[in-house]
Amino acid sequence: MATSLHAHVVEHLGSRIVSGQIPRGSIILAADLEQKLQVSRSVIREAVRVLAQCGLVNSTKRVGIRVLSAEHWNPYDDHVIRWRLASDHRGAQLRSLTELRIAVEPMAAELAAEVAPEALRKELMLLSAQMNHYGRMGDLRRFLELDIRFHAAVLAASGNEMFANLATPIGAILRGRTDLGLMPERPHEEALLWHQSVADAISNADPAAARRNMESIMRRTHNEISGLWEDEQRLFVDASKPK
Amino acid sequence: MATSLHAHVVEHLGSRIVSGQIPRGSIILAADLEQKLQVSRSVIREAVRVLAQCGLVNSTKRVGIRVLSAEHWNPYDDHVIRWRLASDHRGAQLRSLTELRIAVEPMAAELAAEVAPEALRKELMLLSAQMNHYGRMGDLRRFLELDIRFHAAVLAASGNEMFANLATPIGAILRGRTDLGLMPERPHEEALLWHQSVADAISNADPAAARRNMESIMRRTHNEISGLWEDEQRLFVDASKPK
DNA sequence: TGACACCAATCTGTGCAGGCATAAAAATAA
DNA sequence: TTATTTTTATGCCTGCACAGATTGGTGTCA
Repeated sequence: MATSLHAHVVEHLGSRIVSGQIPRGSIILAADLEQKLQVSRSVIREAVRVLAQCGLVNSTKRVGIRVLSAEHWNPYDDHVIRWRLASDHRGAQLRSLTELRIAVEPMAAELAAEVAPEALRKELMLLSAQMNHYGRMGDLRRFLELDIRFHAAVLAASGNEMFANLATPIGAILRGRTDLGLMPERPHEEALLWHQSVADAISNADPAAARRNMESIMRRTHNEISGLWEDEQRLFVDASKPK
Repeated sequence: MATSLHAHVVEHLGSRIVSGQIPRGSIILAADLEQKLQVSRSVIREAVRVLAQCGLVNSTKRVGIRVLSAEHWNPYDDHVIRWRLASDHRGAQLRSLTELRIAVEPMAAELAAEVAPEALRKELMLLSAQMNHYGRMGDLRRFLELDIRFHAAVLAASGNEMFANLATPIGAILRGRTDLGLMPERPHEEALLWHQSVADAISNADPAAARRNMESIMRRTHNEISGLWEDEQRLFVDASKPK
C-alpha cells in the first residue's frame, strides 16, 4: 500500500506509537531514525512533519522528537483511526466512532430527506432493495458491502461534507463487526425493514420518519456491539488545552 | 503565529487554495514555488506534504503539484476549517459545523451525565453560574468566553475524544457569531436557563434531561444563525471516492 | 558558604544547495 | 492501435551553515 518511502516511515512510526511500542514521552532522535530505518534525512523530516500534524509527535530543537500522549492525537485523522483500530485498545476507538455515528446518522438521514438530489434518493432505494435481497438470501459478504454503501450514501446525501467524510471509518467499523463474528447468521428482519424505511422516507422527503428509523438502526447497532468496550477506559481531555 | 518557515508556506498556499485564488485543477511546480517564495526545496517539500494530508494538493511525478477540488479537502483538519471560515464561502463551513454540533452536543450532554468525573460536573456548575452572573450583567465579552468554555467542558465531560476535539472549531463559531453581531444585546433568559439545566442534569446524573435541554439550546442556535448560509450551495461528495 | 544571575559550550532540528535516480506523460516509431 | 523512446518533474540523498534551547560553569553578592 505505502508506495513511497516516507509513507513507509509514517506507517512504521505511527503504528508503533499508537500501539504503545514506542512509549509516550520518550524522545527519538532524527539521526537515530536515519540509521535504524536506513533512509535519508529528507524522508525522516517529511514523515515527522506528517506525524506532527496527526498530533503523535512534537519535534523541538535541542531535545528531539517527543512522542505525545493519546490526548494530543487527532481523533479524526484517517491514519490515527486505522492505527487505533489495529491496536490493543481498539475498543476505545470503536466506542468513540459508534457514539459519533449514533449522533450523526439520524441527523444525516433527516437532512437527506430535505436536501438530497433525486439521483441519490434513487440510489438509496436501489441499495435498500438489494440489501433486502441478499440479506434474505443469507449472503452476508455481499450484504455487508451493501450496508456500508447504504450508510455512506445517506451520509453523502445529507450534503454535509463533515458527515460524508465519516463514511470511511464507519465502513471500517461495519467490516470489523462482521469480521469479529458479531453479526447474526442472517440480518434481522427488523433491521432490513428499518433500512428500507429510511430509504423510503428520504425518497418521500419525510425527514421525521427518516430520522426515526435511522435512530432505530442505531439503537440496535449500539446494543449489538457495546459489549466490546465494557472495560475500556474513557479519556477525558483537558478543556484548557496547550497550544 | 507561524514561526517556522515551512509553516509560512503552508499558510500561504493553503489559504490561497481554499479561497480560490489558486484555482482547483491547476498545477504548481515545486521549482516555481522555490523561486517565487524564495525558500529551499526541503521547505517546499515539507509544506506540500502537509497540504497533501489536508487533501488540498496531490503531488505526483512528472506532472507536479495538482490542486484538488473541495470535495477532497479534509473537513476536520484545523487548518482547513480556519481557512474556510476566513474565505468567501464561510457560510458552508458554518452550516456543516453547526449541523454537526446539533447532532453531537445533545449526545455529549447525555453521555456526560452518565460518565463524567465529579470534578468536571462541578466545573460545569461553576461555569453555568458564572454565565448567569455575567449574562444578566450584560457583559457580553465575558459571557462569550464562558459560553465557549461551557460547551467545551460538556464535550470533554462526555469522555469521547472525538466529541472533545470539536471544542476548538465550535469555539470559533461562537466567537464568529458575536463578531458578526448575531447575538442579542444580552443573552435570552431562556438560554441562560437551559445552560443551567444542562449543568444541573449532568451534575444529577440525569441523561435524558441533559439531552433535552441541550437540544433546546441547539434549536435556538440553529434558528439564530441559519440565515447565514441561505444561498450557500451544498456539496454532495461521491460515495465511491477515489483513493 | 550558598543563592542567583549571567555567559559559553553543546546538541539537535531547521534551512540551504546541488546531485543522481526514477516514474510517468508525451512524443515517436512500428 | 500498440510499442518504444524521450522528456521532465518529483523522490531521494548528502554536505554544510544556522538558530534556538538546554546545560553547566563562572562570577558576583549576600
